[in-house]
Amino acid sequence: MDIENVEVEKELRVVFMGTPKFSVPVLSALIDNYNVVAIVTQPDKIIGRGGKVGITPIKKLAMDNNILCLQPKKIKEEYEEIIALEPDIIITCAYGQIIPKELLDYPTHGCINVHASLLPKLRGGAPIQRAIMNGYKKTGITIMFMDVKMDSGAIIETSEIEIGDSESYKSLHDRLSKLGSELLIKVLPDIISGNINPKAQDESEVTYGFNITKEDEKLNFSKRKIDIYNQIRGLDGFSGTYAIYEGKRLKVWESILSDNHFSDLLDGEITNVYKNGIGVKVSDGEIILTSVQLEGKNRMSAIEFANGKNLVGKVLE
RNA sequence: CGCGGGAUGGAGCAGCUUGGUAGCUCGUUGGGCUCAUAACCCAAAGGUCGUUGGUUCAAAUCCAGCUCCCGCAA
Repeated sequence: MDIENVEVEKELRVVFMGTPKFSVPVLSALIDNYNVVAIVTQPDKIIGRGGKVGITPIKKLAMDNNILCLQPKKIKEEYEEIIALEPDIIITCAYGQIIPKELLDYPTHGCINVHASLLPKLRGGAPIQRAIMNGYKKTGITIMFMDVKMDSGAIIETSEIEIGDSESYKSLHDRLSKLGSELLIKVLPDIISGNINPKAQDESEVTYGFNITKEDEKLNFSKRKIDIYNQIRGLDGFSGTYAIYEGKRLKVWESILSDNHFSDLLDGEITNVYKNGIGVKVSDGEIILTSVQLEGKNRMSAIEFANGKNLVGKVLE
């Protein structure tokens, strides 16, 4: 790109919309390269114990850079302020609300979204977790135009990434977050100059990756070990998974697969305390829990948890 | 003032109700056994019991304040 183009991009009025940690590298890259006039993020809400108010990671970054923060409760009804900022382009990344058509239509260069999956696969709020939980071998980033339906707009650019066999949410999240910011910065000049060829999504290929619910966090030891394993690593670094131990919630953060088989035990029964963790019988064999956390306690290795307890034969629900 | 659990050698815990000798499972160190071992046996080191004050002849234990950690809910 030549000097003139750089100047044009510096003048462009960019509004960024995002909320969680995932979108922080994206905003950070935008601040470094463009004129971000405001950010839009979810309202502050009560978070943590004792009713303290928390601010979103995006708001924190914006305040550190003295950028205007808007936090509409319902953007569907409160978008006028954003239009008043006269944005030339709006970039969103994990904002958390559906943007109304009136706002989508305003910016000259459109509304661009950074999504953490290879659309049309895994539309929705938890594509990273769902990719691992579904046992996918690859996922990626999609840069796309936004449409009124969630994650349904035309695709501008994608970038694939391999998912490691034992990779957890935390690791994949960080890699995708970085990839998303890089890909966006790479394609933005073309978007602004109109040098792109967006392709509509194939509706017959659509799948969804909806937000994680309580039910998604609960372990079910009558499932196959590979599904349980994927569930655990898919939520490690996010909400975590849990089982019930003696009436208390036992979070399970990490596990490894085992080749052992047991025919005479109940699903969820503890088979053994090994050097690397606690063995639990599942429908098609055994899974070894390696990192757990009991209600009210810190996260600890399964070995530490087993210390002083006679766990073999106890059943996890 | 959202609900609740917790702080005891390096780690994880018991002991507290009914005050009076610091306990368990590990780890560490040394020794033994063994072809060998992350297994087994023996021994040792290591703790102002979160902090401040109160009650008491005596407090890990009872009472009050403070600090920090965590689960749930949102």
